[in-house]
Amino acid sequence: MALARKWRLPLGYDQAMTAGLPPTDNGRLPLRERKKLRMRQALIDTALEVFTTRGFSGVTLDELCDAVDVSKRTFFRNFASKEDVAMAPTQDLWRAFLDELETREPDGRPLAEMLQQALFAALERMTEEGWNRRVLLSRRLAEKTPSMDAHGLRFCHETSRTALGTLHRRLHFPAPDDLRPQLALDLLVAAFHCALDRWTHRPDTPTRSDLATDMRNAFTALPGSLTLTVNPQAR
Amino acid sequence: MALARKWRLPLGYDQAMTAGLPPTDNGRLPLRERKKLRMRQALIDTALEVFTTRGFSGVTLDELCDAVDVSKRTFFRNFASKEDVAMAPTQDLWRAFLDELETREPDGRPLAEMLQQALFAALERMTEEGWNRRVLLSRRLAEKTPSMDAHGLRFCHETSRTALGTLHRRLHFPAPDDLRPQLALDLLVAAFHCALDRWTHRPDTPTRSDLATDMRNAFTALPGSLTLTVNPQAR
DNA sequence: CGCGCTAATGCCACTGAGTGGCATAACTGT
DNA sequence: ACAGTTATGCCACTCAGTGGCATTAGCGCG
Repeated sequence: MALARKWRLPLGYDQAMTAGLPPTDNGRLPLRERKKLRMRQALIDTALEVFTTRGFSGVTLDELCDAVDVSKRTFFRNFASKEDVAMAPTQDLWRAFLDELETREPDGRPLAEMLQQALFAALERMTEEGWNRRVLLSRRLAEKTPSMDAHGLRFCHETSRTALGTLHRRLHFPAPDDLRPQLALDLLVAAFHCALDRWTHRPDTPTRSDLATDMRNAFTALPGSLTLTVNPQAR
Repeated sequence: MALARKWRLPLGYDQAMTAGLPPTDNGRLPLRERKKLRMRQALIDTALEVFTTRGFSGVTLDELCDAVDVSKRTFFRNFASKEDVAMAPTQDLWRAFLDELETREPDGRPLAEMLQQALFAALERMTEEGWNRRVLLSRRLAEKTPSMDAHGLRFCHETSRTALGTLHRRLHFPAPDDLRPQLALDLLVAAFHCALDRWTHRPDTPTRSDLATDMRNAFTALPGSLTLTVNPQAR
């Protein structure tokens, strides 16, 4: 068998990839599950690596699958699309965010602030070795790859809709058709993307706390974006 | 030849589809151009019709092309993808918006307001017969079709980046890396999508001025989305 | 320790989107 | 009417994504 080199791949795959979902000690998961996680992580890491060097469209799925010794059929049981595998790191963050929303209690402060803190908390959870590196590769890739960007945007949009459902379920707003909660979520997403953009263009390999900084900056810039004026004679 | 029924299709195709781009009197365009526009419009209309009745994935491109008597090769010279043809109506609006941005002068009022007015002006330009019906079909379709939604989101994102470039070129902001202009654009897009959502779910066939109303509502809800608070004992 | 049970995997064939190349037809201006 | 340009049609091809079915591998139980 080719089992010898099957798992000899860039990073360590024994850590969790479940991000912040069930905070289970996956070291004690059934063997079958751990294998699945290893394979999933292997696919993600090799995808990021090979897409980065040869371009997203420069690599066929067959090639990727060959590199990880997985059948294409199995690939599609783990990822929805070719784009999906390369967007996994960011998706982990948003899943953690949704999870945070489930447990947080309102404290009388603005909803927008609560959402921002949930996102910070989600970021804190991304403790896997090399998570920031993966996100970085993923984002830099997405910038050059329209279809990846599109899938990423849709995922965020979908997530914000799910989050909206959670908000309505947990804290009952007086008016069920109030636009503001939805807008608050969209603003959060917009600011986050802004921050992510900046972070992605930092030199070298920025850290997770760099991202937190960029997020803080974007969040504080948010109110000013509605009031910013340009004086007519500026031209 | 099948030329007899070639253009016998749902709507009138002699009107412009150039939305708000060059405000040319396309009644006096060269014959070749008018034919192209007719074909383009025929593809859009039949696509919307047939996607609506049989579902986006229930229709192959070959079928669509057959219905309009166009080769698949030609289809792809006019549209970037299968999704693209069904998203054309909304794209016209954003192109008109970009065009508005090119000519508008700052008047000392907030940038966000200026952007909103540019979008209103763009909406005013969408005077084609049945534009609202097309947007409606397009949006209702996008709701059920993830890939369409994704392409739509990406197009908006791309447009807002282009707009950002225009802003920086025409009105020189003091700080070139100020996040606020970018955020202002993203908020505009978010509010617009919010409005479009509401509009799409109105009963019957809402009008263009209904959309303007929904947009106004979304824009005015924008500031409140940052300050909205939930009281802790609301649960 | 071995033996079914279940669920994931691999394999194969197939659909359909999207592309490149090249010959042909259709409009253009003179 | 004629030459020049430009879009179109056709053909063959790649590759993402899917369904069905046989095979394998981890799991639990005696």
